[in-house]
Amino acid sequence: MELVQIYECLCDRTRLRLLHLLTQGPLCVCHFQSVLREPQVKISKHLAYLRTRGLVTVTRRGNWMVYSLPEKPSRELAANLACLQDCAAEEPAFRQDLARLKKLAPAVEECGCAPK
Amino acid sequence: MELVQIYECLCDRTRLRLLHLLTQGPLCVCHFQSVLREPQVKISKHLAYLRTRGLVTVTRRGNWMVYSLPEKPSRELAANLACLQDCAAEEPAFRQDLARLKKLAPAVEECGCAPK
DNA sequence: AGACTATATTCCGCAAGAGGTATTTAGTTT
DNA sequence: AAACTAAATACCTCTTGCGGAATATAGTCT
Repeated sequence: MELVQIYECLCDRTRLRLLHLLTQGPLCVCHFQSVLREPQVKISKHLAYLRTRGLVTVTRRGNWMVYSLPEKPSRELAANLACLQDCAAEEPAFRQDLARLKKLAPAVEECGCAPK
Repeated sequence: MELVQIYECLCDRTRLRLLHLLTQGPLCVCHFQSVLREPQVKISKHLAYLRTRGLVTVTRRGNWMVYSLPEKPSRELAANLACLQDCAAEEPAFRQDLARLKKLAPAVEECGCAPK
């Protein structure tokens, strides 16, 4: 994958938030919805964008689609995700997302999307 | 500056090349032209894009406009430039740019744009 | 002042992407 | 099978950005 394609994926706020959350572990669309508080279609489309470019992977679990970062990300992707995680720690919006994700943790476990 | 705005600047191949070269030190437009081998208008417009967003600074030296990275880049910018430099080392196109820049080094010194 | 040089800007057409509404798909439950 | 659910896709409109041709600007040199 070319470096510029990674940056194309990172240059939208919603996608940044999605990827940032994924650094914490796999998540399904419904959880992105609760954390980002954005409409389903918006989230789905950005996940599709990331998926077609190989930045995330999906597996279906019943009705739920569980998104993850690739098992073996390229060096470039890994470096940039680390950088994102580092920088996000300083921007309130990202920290808020993380906080919401933590509060959601129990629900994530119960959800049909969670591996048993 | 918001993180996403940095990525907006990084999501174009020409701008990536420009910024990558600037990590080596200040340069004027004519040098970008010789290294990138792209038309002047294209380079100027991308530099303007970066300038208006604060990723580069300019000073005029006679007829030449000398571009640099900011003296005190934000933490986010610094981190991403470091990451870019690291990743670029693996992509041939960027390495070629660096090679061309080195061959150009004498010309850079002689050029009217160089500080005396 | 006039010619020249390096660079910036304007204007154009075009393509990509973002967001929304409506609809579809795929799986589950009863 | 019918109803239901989570998520994806299609279609639309609007905006942004890219690239190129032509032109403008600002400084230098004679």
